[in-house]
Amino acid sequence: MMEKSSFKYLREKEREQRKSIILDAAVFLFKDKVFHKVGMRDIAAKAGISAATIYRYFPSRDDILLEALLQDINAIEKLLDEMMKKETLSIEDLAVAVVDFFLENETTFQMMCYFLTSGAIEEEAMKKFNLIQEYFINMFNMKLKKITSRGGDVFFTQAFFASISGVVLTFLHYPGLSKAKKRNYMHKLAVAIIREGGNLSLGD
Amino acid sequence: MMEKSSFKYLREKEREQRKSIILDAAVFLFKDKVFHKVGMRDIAAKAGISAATIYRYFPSRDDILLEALLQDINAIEKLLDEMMKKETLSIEDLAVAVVDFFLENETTFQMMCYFLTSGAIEEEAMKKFNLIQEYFINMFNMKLKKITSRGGDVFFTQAFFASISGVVLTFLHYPGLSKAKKRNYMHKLAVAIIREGGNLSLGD
DNA sequence: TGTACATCAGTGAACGCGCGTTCACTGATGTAC
DNA sequence: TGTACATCAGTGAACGCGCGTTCACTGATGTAC
Repeated sequence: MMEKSSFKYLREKEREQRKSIILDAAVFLFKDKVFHKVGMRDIAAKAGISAATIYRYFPSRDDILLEALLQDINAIEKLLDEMMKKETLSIEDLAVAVVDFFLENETTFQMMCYFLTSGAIEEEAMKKFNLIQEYFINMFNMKLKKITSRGGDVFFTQAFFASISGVVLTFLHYPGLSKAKKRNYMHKLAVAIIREGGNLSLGD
Repeated sequence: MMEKSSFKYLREKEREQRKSIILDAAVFLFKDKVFHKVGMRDIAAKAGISAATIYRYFPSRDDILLEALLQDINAIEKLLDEMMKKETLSIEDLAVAVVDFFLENETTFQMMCYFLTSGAIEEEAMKKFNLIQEYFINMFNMKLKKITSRGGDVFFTQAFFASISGVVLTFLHYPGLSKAKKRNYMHKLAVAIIREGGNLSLGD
């Protein structure tokens, strides 16, 4: 026989599942549209509920964006784990994989830029983003640790991430190039910067 | 005695000056506020006119943003010219100067990110932005040509710019650091990436 | 078994605000004859 | 010199739209005794 606590647990789990449906709807819409243009009503419609209901699960729109971002980061993590299982990776392979991920999930990159640059958000959301950012860098750091002697050095990891971000930022919509060429160009640049920067040192 | 064409010329010049007043007002407001939050009415109020009048001089809000961006780029250009007159510069000095410029003109950087990432703008505005971007890279390329043997290579210039952008993007609002520390950190990172990446090559 | 109450998902409608942009109009100045 | 017309800066008011969020409410389900 089930105890009361089990009932409660089940209800909480169901609640989480409903929350997931909303989040999935949002993520689905982000695949086709700039996130600026995906509103609460759109998400609600996709999830098959009313907009008001969303607020039973998420405190604000920014919160949904952040959860979507977190989910994407988990996806990257999984992807990298898979890659590292199968073969031995170079740091360049890692760079290429991350570039590709951003290209296939453009909205993820856009949201990242949005939260990284915009200083004018609710404090609550900002805190959450900072946690996500920290998690992201740490995750990267772990991965790098496994495949290069320089891994585990946060300074190096941040340089790695900054380089990739900069390259994607600069060439995402670079005019006059086909998608394939842009991708190729980003790969070359990211790899070049990272390979040559491989023996970065703090100096000081 | 003045000819009719002179009258016309003068009128056009006056018109340009009035246009400048509007643009200056916008740029002034961008110093204190995120550009998302500066509206046409704000700019009009600062310029001492009505919002409707702005549309006699600029076709759209995006156009104002782009002109402001262009003005900022000209400011960077002037700054670099001044620096290069006085002393001989290393490529690291250049990197530091650009980082500092972005830090002192945060909105410039935000706008740049906005136009670089957002794919959903009017075609007209996008074209204008692409021209600006091209101008920017070329300008950089010229400067780099003068101070390093690797200058003049567009690939290198783009890597240079991407690195700096990435570093600024990553650390602009990095949590838990004072402004001075963030600045210092960005300098170190930018310099490290660029110095080590100094002998980038296309490979292929 | 039945009754009173609590909890919570879900909702339609509206709030409240902001924004970029357009319109119809005034008034000043220049132009043509 | 005077008159009719053209040009253009400038404006207050409104258009039109969208959006995040809140409110008061319904209805289903669980809980206590």
